[in-house]
Amino acid sequence: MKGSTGTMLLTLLNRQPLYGYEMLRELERRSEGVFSLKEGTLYPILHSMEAEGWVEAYWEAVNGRNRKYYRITDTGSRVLKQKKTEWALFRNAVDSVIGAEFKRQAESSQSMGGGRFR
Amino acid sequence: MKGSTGTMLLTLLNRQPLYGYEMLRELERRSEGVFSLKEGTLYPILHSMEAEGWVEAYWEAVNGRNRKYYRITDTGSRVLKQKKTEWALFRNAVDSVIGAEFKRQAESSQSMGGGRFR
DNA sequence: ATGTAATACATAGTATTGCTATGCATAGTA
DNA sequence: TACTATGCATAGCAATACTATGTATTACAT
Repeated sequence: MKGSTGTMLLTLLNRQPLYGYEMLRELERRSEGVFSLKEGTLYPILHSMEAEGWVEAYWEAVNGRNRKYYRITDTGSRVLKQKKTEWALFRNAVDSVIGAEFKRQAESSQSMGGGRFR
Repeated sequence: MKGSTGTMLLTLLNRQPLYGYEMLRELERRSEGVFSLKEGTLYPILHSMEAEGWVEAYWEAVNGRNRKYYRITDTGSRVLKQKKTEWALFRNAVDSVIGAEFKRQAESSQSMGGGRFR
């Protein structure tokens, strides 16, 4: 794990509000088991993102359990966009250096950054 | 920068022995300016890689300057291979989670050493 | 009913990683 | 002569994530 955890969590929250425990399972599912965060990793991150104003928390009782949901803020959305751009830059730079055996091909989906990496 | 520095440095050394200062410039060149390590970042990494037995150092005087060259060891080569696999796994997992706008496509070239990547 | 697993949030302590700042020393150049 | 580039090195700090632990409730199996 190397620092893109925040980006991934913001991405999840960008779709819909989630509570902590749910994020753990969702992240593990989407990464096909590669990322299995522990609570001790997740919660401090959520707290600091809340302190930064990237997410907002609210409590909700569901099925007799208290859950602390997090929703992304406008600031958080802007940060996410920036972080995605940074990730793409970082990833492509690493691949350039180590000579990745996979090539990237531009796709027609939404534009994140400059998007003419190869 | 988050932890793949060692992988990138080992990759450079896997092609040929280099001295520290040279690695800084080579890394910057290959990453097109994205990675511009400082000496304070590089040398501790080299020392620890040497302590791990992944690289060997030897002094050589060139053009009236003393340079400390590093060459990769057999152990280092094995570690590099493993680290490259881990990087690919990590990178693809992050992309899966954040929904990268680039798709990966299998390439026919070899992974180590040869395959030039632009 | 009782024990265990799963759910759910939280903090303390530690390890790793990388950066900034600084130091020393030599060679080339303006 | 002064400044820049080259070349190696360490100390101190900041960020990040992991391990370990604590608390509490709910679900389920024995």
